[in-house]
Amino acid sequence: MFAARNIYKMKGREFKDAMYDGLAKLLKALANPARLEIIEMLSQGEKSVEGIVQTTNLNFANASQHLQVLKNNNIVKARKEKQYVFYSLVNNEFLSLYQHIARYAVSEIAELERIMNRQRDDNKSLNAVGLDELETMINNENVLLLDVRPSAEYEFGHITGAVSVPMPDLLCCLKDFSKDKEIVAYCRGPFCVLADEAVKVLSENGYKVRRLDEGYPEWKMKQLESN
Amino acid sequence: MFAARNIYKMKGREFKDAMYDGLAKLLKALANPARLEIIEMLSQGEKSVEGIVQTTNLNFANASQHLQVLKNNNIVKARKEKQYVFYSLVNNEFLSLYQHIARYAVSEIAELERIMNRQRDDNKSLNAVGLDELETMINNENVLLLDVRPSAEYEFGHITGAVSVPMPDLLCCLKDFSKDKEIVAYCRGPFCVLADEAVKVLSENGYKVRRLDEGYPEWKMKQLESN
DNA sequence: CAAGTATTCAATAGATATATTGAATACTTG
DNA sequence: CAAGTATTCAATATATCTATTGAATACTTG
Repeated sequence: MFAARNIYKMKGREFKDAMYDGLAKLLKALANPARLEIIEMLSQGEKSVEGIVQTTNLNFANASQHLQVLKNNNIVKARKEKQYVFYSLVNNEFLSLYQHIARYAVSEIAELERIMNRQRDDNKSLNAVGLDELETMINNENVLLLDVRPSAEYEFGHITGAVSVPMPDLLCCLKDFSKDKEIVAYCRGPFCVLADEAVKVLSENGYKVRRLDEGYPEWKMKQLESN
Repeated sequence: MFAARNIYKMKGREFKDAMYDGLAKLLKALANPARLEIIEMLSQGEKSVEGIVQTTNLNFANASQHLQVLKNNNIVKARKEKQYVFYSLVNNEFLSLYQHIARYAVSEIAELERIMNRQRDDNKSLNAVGLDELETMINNENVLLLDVRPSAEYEFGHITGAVSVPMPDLLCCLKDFSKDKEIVAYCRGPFCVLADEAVKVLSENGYKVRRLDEGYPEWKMKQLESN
């Protein structure tokens, strides 16, 4: 047991064991698909347990348990307001680490690369826009930037200049966007399919549209780092 | 099962599940203390299974099994020469990710921070030198830099200007180092205790000595990034 | 090709992680 | 304070992970 190593003086082997045990404990907390999805959701802004349940496949008890694991490993923090408990990521250092892991996995694990390419292909969003390219397009003022996440997430933070058009709205009542400007749709991140769906619908309706490779959290961290 | 999702077209939920499963699979491969120690050893340069066994607590069968797990997850690669199998990390992108994880854990997990401080305190090496500070000291030419790892690791790569004094040598026959220059000892990284032991011995013998906060792999990555 | 060495395989028991279920708690509002 | 709602707890069966053991394989060298 980890805490049992808390004795006065440690020999070298005990020190190493304690450090590697602690590191492994953190990684174990991350090494679960449901918890990874929760992390991605919380990187959009704080959410109640119900908020997590609505945007994932999890039921209440299950979501709550996974959130406890994340909390016990200092990955998320909880805030109580009225009868609700709002969870959020502890800090941006963690978000930066999570994004590094995701970026590595997508670019270095062939299996994941292949799955991602097929997803993008099926949704006509293979030709995704990178964050750097987006910046250039914004500076040239020839882009209409759509945030297709739920409006609550948009309100927690969004890319400067983006317009909020949640997917249900986009599907029910296709607005008349200008066909002059190129449209770029973005959502929660590379694993989020909302932007893929938006690209599919819009391109089938004759718009010139691409998705952003990444999502709002990646844009946010990039802004922070360039300061 | 991960591979079973390999069907022609995926709905959004299936895509997300496949991506998070794949990400979790990678993290599970990392989430084990023995494998983390192996990774740290391999970040010093390639090693045979026997090399791993000698520098860890593992027996052959166990080390071999963990190495298979790492290989199946594209974390290490194997090269066969004569009767030996030499393992090494796949690439520097992975090493960079590993170091990010370790750095995060040490600075953001209170428990690990505490254990590390006690270790450094016990070995009189609390006042460690950072990589930036070391660079300044080297430029001012007022430092004797000791690499206290086994000489094989020194030969795979070492900090420019460092002298190889493996721990056994240092312990058996304390050389007459100049007492004018400050000594800085370094080893495999922040979880390695060799430099701590070196600091302890040397400072008890009247030398002005500190350890490097990090190790050779961290120095190497920093060099790569500044290009 | 026989002997020796390095590594891997296969089987297994014990430990740990996970989803599910139903109940308990805590808080708010009328 | 009663009723309703959000969240957590506790128990459990199943699945997965891990260390250990003894044997098998693969390669080299004499």
